[in-house]
Amino acid sequence: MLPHKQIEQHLQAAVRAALPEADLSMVRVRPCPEPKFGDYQCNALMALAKARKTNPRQLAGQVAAALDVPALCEVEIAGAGFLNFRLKPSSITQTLEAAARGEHLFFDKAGNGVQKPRRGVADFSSPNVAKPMHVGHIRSTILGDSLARVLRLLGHQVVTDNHIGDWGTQFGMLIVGWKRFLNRDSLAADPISEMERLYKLVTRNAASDPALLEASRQELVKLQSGHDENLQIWREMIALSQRQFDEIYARLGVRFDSALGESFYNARLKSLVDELQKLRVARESEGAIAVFFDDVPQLKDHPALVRKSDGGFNYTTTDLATLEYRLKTWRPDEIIYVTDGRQQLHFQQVFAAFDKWQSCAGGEPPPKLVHVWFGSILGEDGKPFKTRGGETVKLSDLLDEAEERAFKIVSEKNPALPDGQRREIARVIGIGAVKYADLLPNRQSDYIFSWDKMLALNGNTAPYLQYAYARIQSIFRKADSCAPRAGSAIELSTPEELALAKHLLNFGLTLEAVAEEYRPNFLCNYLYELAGKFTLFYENCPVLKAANSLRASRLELCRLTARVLKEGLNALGIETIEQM
RNA sequence: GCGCGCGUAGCUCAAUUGGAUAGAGCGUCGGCCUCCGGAGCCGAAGGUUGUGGGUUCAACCCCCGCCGCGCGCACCA
Repeated sequence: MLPHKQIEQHLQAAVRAALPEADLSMVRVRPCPEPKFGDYQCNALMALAKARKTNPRQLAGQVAAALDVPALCEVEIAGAGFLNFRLKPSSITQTLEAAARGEHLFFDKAGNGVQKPRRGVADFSSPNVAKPMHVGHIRSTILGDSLARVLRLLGHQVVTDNHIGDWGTQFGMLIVGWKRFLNRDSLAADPISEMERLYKLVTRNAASDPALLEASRQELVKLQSGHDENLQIWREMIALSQRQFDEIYARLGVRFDSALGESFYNARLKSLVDELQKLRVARESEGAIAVFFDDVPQLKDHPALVRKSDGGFNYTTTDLATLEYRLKTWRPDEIIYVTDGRQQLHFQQVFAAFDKWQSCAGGEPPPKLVHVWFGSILGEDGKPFKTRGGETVKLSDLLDEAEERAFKIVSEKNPALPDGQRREIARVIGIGAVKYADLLPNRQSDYIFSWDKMLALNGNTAPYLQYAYARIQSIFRKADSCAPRAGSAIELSTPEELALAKHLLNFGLTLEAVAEEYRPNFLCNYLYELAGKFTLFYENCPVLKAANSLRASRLELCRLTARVLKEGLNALGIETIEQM
């Protein structure tokens, strides 16, 4: 078990001894903001003392006296009642040596120890059939993928489920366009652009041509009632779109365990609404069927429609059916939805409606439902990110440009490398830069998209982290001939080595924070600090020139840093390269 | 109008959710390669955290009032 967890356990035992009825969940050990205070701290005692109107420093003293951690760390009471812990060098080196032996990488996997693995479903990306994937999809895709990776790394089970937009009124327009205006050559060359052209063409013309609008509606009705030809066209559009999705996901390294379209749930919608009505969860209102939430203050004036007055169903209905399916199929403890912040009200309604439904139907307790929402990507002018022509930016173009820009930089910095290798480096750096730029800001804020910033090779960027990794690999290429065996004793002889070592210990703490708050930016910042501390070590502590045991120890520190960098970047969905 | 969110250095963003002296990068200014990759490092300047009050040992964070911006509010997803 990692030192901070051991401290936390002992601390909780000590608090229980002093205050038997205290809520121990708030008694947590966190890294110190200032190294001078120590390595870890606990500030819960001040809150506990306050609630009991006792003296915080006295309580701290009482707890400290009951605390049994002499082998691990030194304990100090400070300020208003902080408990500070300074790790003993031996507990640091022992932890590093265990990691070097491959016993752990500074985190605990659920299932191995006390924590039970969680079972989760992650809903993200959600592209639409017959439309190009654009920047609007990138944050959902990258955030969702990263969260799934972090949860899995921690030993949890995650089903990634892509809820594809393959059903809806747009197909009336698309089928009319397909039947009347399709250009087969264009379709063969670039199916998405051709379908997009058809859709735009019909939408534009239908505005002034009622007959065309009516034709679209009829094609839609025919599709929905199972008309053969329309079904066939629809399936072809899906297949063509799926090819595009697959290509983009392959470039991004994103994998889905399940990808069911909205159409999959279509057959269930009618009976679902009937059931809701029968259970009196939903009722008729202004010709539509709606779920009202008189008991939920925020939703008092916001009923969720589950059937439109024209008899059609909508997003909410499909989401409820989807929820039901996921519950039955995977029995998850939690389901996360990674979407735009503008859908907050929608998900509040879906979750509340589902709650009502389940409690009336008397099923098992529902899983934890989380809307992991994020802000918008803006252009340099602070307005929604668009191309110069005012179009939405296509994801494939964006990735192309990232790789192209990276290629220019790589060629500039390292012209001697063969072309193929420079391409591969540019791919890893370009894609990594886009992802990292997306994951670094607090997900709830809007952020401004900037090529120069994300591909910058200094600052808090993916290339900076990849560079730190590549430098370490370079050391190993040089050390190879006389490499020591893995598992050498660790000596922390300088402040830089000590700081690096201590930071390595906090990898797991960070991963857990990401999983708890659904915020990969914690991991970005952790890795950036790690790279910074490594660079400081690198500047001040010669590795290959150090003598014998010190050399072996420093090589081991390098190896551990590289492993954490690689594993951490991988959890963000970002690749590393040996040379750049 | 109601609701959600945001406002932090010239710019772009952090701040482990109420903790100790609010941190990075860019930009500006000044330094560092005979040395494991200079795609790097060190230093300096730069802040009344939009604003006015409140809560307490402690507030960027919580509460109330303003100002400004974004988004959402019944049949689009």
